[in-house]
Amino acid sequence: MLRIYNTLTRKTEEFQTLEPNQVKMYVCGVTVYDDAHVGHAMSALVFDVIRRYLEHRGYTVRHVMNYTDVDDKIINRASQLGEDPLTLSQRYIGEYTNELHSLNVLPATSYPQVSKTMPLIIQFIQGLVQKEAAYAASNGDVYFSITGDKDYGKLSGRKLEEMQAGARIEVGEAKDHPMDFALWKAAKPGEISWDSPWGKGRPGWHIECSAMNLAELGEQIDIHGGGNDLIFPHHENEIAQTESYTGKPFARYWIHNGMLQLAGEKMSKSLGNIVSIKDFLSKRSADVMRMLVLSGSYRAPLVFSEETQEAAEKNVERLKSALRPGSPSASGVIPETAAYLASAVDSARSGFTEAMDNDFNTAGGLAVLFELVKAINTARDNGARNEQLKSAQDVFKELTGVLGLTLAEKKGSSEKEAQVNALIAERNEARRQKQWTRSDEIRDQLKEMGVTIEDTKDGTTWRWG
RNA sequence: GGCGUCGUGGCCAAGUGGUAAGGCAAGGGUCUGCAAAACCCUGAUUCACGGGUUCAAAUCCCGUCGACGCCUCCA
Repeated sequence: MLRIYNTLTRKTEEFQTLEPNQVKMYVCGVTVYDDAHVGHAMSALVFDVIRRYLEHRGYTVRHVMNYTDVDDKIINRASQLGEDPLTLSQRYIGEYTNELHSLNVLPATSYPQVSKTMPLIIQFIQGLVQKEAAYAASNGDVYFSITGDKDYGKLSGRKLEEMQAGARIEVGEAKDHPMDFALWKAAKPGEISWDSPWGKGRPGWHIECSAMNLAELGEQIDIHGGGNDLIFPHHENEIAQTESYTGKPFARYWIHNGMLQLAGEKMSKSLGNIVSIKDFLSKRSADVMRMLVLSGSYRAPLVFSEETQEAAEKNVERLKSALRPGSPSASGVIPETAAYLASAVDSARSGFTEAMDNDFNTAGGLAVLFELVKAINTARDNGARNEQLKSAQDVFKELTGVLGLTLAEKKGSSEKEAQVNALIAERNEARRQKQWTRSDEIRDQLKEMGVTIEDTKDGTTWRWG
């Protein structure tokens, strides 16, 4: 039985879908105006693992991830660069798409964009105005009226009277209540805009997700996700809009990932402490990024430091060790060892599911997999042949695959590989003649090339890294 | 100030009532010409601190201290 922590109820609840075996999941994507950073990667990876696990559990998942391609920051950036805002955002969408692919994130079912949802957004706002949940102000903006929404604040646990928003009203705004938020913003001169019943303008930030949700998944969905910095005001406002519009409960489960932290602080563009996905992937593998995320609870802050990255890299190497083949000269294992391995496989399978069923406890699932690594390696050390390892390795690959790990070996060019093989041949000749100094020289040379070698009784093996 | 999450060995981290998973790092050992890898062994009498409930608490309750997030754009 899968249980999920629901931000809305602050409880871990049994997961029940609206329709049998179908999951409708909407995850807030990014605002595309700059390079995405590893914090964005964390969020994408968290929901990728959730999606993979749901599919592993037999659900069909419709996974929608939106792009915010119309927004103040995009407009500012574009005007700085003298570029069309939608051209700019489209370029970053292309880059982010590639980065997600590099991170082995499964493609979503669809990727709606604000700029392509305009008629529905306007229709949505009109509906809210008709229901008197929203009002057009004198300045051409349209605001959502918070006071008419009796359960406003239920997601973030806030009460209207506790929110000190009075000081935040900017000059020029024409709100009835300080906490009212914009559904439609009147265009400033020269700004990109769309025609609407309230004049030229563009949508506010929150309405887009309500509208795209409705367009892609319907009035009610199973899972709505995003970073926990979106709980208020973004998701709170989404609930307010959608439920006012449809009159039905919106999302059954609200799932929020914790923030990635650099030196004890949240990584964010406004703080300027950014490590971009691009930078990360130029130094370390996608598996390492994923391992960092899998190592802890998705809801907790993620410590992103040299030390944790190094440990994650070692963890990935350790997992890979389970996939190494048995020795060609292996004699085979005794029945007791074979039975031990078989039971290790069984407990890995059940332990993995048990951990993951508990609110996607990936750290617990990983611990189970490390136990399986040990069992496989022990069997190999005790003389298991490839066919004796295979079924255990197959299960191991299946489960690491559910977490989205590739465990792929690094690759070099074929000419480099030829060079490496030549050096190893030379070294083995030196070793045969017990010329240890020469042989160690060659090993050092290979190390500098990024090659690690291992001498076994069946010969010398090597790998990049 | 308000709302929320959290504080577990050197580091990361699971466990949320039944007597502390796992990984990294460290030390010792097996193997090896030496390494590397793998394997074996060693480590929290204790879970921020102080009270309380219970036969039993890292886990529940109260208080204190501390960290982080949100309350303004944010994954």
